[in-house]
Amino acid sequence: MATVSRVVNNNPNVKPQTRKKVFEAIERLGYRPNAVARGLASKKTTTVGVVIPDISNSIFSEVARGIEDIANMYHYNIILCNADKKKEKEIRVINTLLEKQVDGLLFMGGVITDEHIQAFKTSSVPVVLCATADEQRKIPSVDIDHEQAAYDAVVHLINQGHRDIAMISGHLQDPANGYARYQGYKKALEEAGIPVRDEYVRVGNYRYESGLEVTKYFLTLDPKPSAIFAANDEMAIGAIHTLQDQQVKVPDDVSVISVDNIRMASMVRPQLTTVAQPMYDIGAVAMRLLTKLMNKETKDSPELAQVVLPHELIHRNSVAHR
Amino acid sequence: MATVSRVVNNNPNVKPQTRKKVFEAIERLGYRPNAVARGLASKKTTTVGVVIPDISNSIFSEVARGIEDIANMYHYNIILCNADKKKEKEIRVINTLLEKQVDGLLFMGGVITDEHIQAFKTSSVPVVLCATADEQRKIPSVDIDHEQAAYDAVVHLINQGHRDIAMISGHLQDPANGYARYQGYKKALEEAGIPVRDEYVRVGNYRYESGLEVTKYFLTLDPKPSAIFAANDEMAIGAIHTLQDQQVKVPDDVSVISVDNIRMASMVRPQLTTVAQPMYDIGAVAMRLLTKLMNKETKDSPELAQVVLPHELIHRNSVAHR
DNA sequence: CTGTTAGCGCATTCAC
DNA sequence: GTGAATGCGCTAACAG
Repeated sequence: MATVSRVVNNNPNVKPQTRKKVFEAIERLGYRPNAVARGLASKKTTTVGVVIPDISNSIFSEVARGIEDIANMYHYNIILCNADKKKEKEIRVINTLLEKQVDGLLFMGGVITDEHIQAFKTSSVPVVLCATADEQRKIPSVDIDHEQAAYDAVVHLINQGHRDIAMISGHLQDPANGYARYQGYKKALEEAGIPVRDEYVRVGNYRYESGLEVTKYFLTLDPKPSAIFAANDEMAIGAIHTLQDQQVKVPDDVSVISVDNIRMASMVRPQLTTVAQPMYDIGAVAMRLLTKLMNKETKDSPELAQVVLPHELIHRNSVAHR
Repeated sequence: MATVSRVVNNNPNVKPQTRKKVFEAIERLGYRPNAVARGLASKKTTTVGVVIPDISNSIFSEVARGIEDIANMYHYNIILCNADKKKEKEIRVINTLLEKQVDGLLFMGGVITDEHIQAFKTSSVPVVLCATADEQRKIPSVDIDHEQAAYDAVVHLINQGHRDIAMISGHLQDPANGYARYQGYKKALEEAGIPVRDEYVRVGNYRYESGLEVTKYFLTLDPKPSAIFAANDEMAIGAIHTLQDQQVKVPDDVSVISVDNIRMASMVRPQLTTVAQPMYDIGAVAMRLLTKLMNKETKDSPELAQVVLPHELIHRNSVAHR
């Protein structure tokens, strides 16, 4: 019995001949190792938990794919839980995941509250935040610099001669996609000496439809903005369509730019100029970091396990010189 | 100890007062039940395995969300594995999933070979196919009628007066999205007495780019097709863009129709007329069916557990009367 | 209603 | 290099 355990686990202390016999028996009997029993005995399940806002959202499903690919590479499986950025649900799934004895946790969500931190603390396994970070930067995370990304987008607009720049923002309570991107917008304007006007900023819910709506409102303004910065691509595409539906030419009359670079960004006409966020890489790098943490390979303090991936402005056809 | 087990499992045979004391102790000690040990003892893990071609593909991530929502409702978790429709990988993950003692298996993939059937047979837990079916219809499945969906799309084109109808197909080895949809196309033409012309059928790989390419080829034909039926939305959107880029008006000059109804279908101009496939529902219904199978609630023979969900033609703006 | 007992299928000592 | 014993943390009889 112990010998079987050894061959199944590739322990070298087995005579090749014995090993062969065991494999034959395994084959003949159709024996399949029981990973649950193994998990109980070894205290390792080779599975990691993934908390995600919504797997049907292309942004997150990209991250998930990055996670799964690397997990697979290191022979981990993932348990996937949608939590819709709802605090209650997030805390709940963190706990079930921990009960299932996952070897590590990857967390994507909305605001990271003290309750979250508390839940992570009761965990004996490492946690990595994906595409978010806690305010105190105490928990390992991998993300982009959202403020800088937004800043870069708006500066591009300014460099093209735009001054009347409206923003379709996310909720300001949302740290990464909401607040940080708004801050980047504000900073870019201020540095250029352009006053930020309240009527030029409206919050949407990241969906196409809200881009549609907010842009209708912008069109009632006087002066109309000559450029729109959307907090994400979906709303930007909504903006483009409202504009086109009202015979406003993009980018000739109004320019549109955003952040994300979802697949769809290059599948609309005009193709969307946007700041690309490397979603797949965020997932992949986060999972890789987690494997290191699980193996205690890294002696880095958590403060050092804050990786910020580069973003990149993708020039396409939705921005024109004014 | 047994009493603790009882309260944790909500067994009614516990005096309320004792129950309360146990809960207090749990709270005080920060006790967290170990689901792995529980799984070993009870032979149930309350987790199901999901093998999926590619979670970053919006079609499948929709299904996944349907699965997870219902799973969650019945207190199951899901282990997600991408298998890219590769047979080797599919067989491999089925086996790891089974090793992990999942209580059931949801399978989405490409062709179902005898090896697949064999792998399912060695499983002691129920299996449900999602958005595919085996040829012999021996395994429980939930899907739409792909041939009929394609047929309906093409008939709509014919009813609008089109006769020169080209098709951007999928691989004919792919049973559901490829072969069946091509059969539907053929059947519709034949019933209308329209010869099917080889040069009007080209296979793509379901991606936007291949819709782009194939359509360029169609435009070199004489006579040019007056309508294009694409096996999926992404290729249809590619078709629209090639058409527009070459100054061919959609739908005035050429109509475009397809199958799927991804989110993007209503986010392009003109909005895409397409046969909607209820992806979320397919996932949800499949998971629900699986719960029944896992509880042996259903005395149905496997032959009866073949659910075919309705599809629906969504009229938007990419098809015009000829 | 509660406590005792015996596994669940493995990994991991420890002997040999 | 191999086999025998112990226990991982829990559920499921069983007895009281």
